[in-house]
Amino acid sequence: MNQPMLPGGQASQQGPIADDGDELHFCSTCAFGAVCQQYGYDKAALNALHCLVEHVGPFHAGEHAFRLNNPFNAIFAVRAGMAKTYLIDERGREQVLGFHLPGEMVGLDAIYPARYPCNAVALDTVYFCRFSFPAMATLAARMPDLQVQLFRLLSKGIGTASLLAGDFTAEERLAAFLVDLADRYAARGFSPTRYRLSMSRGDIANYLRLASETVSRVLRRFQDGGLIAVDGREVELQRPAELRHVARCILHG
Amino acid sequence: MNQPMLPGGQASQQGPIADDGDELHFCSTCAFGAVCQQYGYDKAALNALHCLVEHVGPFHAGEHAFRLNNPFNAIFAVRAGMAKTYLIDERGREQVLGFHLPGEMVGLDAIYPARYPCNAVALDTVYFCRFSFPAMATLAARMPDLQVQLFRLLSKGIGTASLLAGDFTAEERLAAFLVDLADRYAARGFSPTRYRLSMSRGDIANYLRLASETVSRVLRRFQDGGLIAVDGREVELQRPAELRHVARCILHG
DNA sequence: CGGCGGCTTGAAGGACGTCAAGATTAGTGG
DNA sequence: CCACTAATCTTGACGTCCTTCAAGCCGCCG
Repeated sequence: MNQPMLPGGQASQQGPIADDGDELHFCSTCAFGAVCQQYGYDKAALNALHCLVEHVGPFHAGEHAFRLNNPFNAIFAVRAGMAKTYLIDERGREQVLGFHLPGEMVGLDAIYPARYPCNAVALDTVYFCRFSFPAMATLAARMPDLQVQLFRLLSKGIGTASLLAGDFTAEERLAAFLVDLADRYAARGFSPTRYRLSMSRGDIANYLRLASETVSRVLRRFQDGGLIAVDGREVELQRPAELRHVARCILHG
Repeated sequence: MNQPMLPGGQASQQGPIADDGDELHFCSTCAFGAVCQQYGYDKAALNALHCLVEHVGPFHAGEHAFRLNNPFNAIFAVRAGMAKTYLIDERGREQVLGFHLPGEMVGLDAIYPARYPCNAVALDTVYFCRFSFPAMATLAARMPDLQVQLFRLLSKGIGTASLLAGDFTAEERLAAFLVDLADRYAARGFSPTRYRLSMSRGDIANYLRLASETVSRVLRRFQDGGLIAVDGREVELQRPAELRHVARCILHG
């Protein structure tokens, strides 16, 4: 599973890259791939779906895919790189809402208000698939399985707040964060024990509602305990089972 | 807006009651009412929709509408009373996920896993509308507006974790909690300044991830400050604007 | 009336945040 | 390739908010 380092310090920043789709196939990591592969839609249906999809990017670190209150018309799937969604509160302080890996959707929460309820920024070099939502909804009315897939995607998004929800200790939060990332990478076929944290400690801390100092301290404690190995932003889970045990009440109960 | 107390101590526990629908109308507070009223579906469509709906209840305080891992086949709308969703974590400790008022939907997060991801219990006497989801999805394929409404409902559920998400003080959390309840009651046509907390202090504390002692103390501080008046579980927001100001960074920034 | 659960109030302890300083890395231009 | 600067990260000391523990109070129901 250990992906060989890409040549050049720059390129290694890119992280895992999902394979691209073509005229007849979605990217293998894509949330919508299953709709076609599983139910055997014919070429016409495939083409109809592909007409909705537009590859956009690259977005370089710091560039935005969309911003708060931009009118909503498309949902995005991360094709490569890592994106961050966030808000700025009344006091001008950033609030990190989530990190988005290859194969994951962004913008589902924009459907109801018809505006993006947050900002989406690239943390490294990011490519998206852009799905026109109006077109997709129209198509869903004719493709029951696509509709089901959309319902599932949306429903899945509802339950996903657990990392922040509880009154958990810093260790539990960080353990859960690391294991959650590992699981999400694993689900997309990447190494579940070794990956790059594209976001800063500050972003992690902000997301977990901790101080960045606390993140540093806990990472050190984990490293001293032999649970993980940290080298800058590279992480290796050395005893994933124990880490998962620390996080068990978040991950969930 | 002050609803006269219903006769008898028991009945007053009931709280606001949404008006019932009939053959041709949904309950006025129902999330799906707008689909029909707004777009003028014909009688056949209305009948089709009404076939999906089943009135269930009463559930008395402590009775469950569904439990964790029950197979999913319906979403619920609260018709009257208040319901609570919760989980029991590894350590056997309860985790309150939310409180559900008349007109609000429960169970949307069960679509993806096809099982209810939590328990739903009545806090007082609760009546539900039960919508068969498979039938509803089928119908949605033929009724674009219903599909849109479902997408919106689901999307709306995604963003709704803010009360717990931030690193807020106990005062901010409780202020936000009170104002949020007021807004939700107001949206359904009930008094926005006077309502009953059907849940215990312990439930509130658990939901906000505080100790119940802290909830007591903050409520007292609010009362001493003249922001609210508390009498047991009855609450009156006396200076809603100031309360909203305390909660401004949650409600949202 | 008496018991029990929920609620309130007080005192002490702990986990995390804040403040501050130093170490490491990344980025830039010579 | 190296030097310089800025940003990020780490580590320590101290303060604070909330929890925990404990006791007393109130309302409800038998």
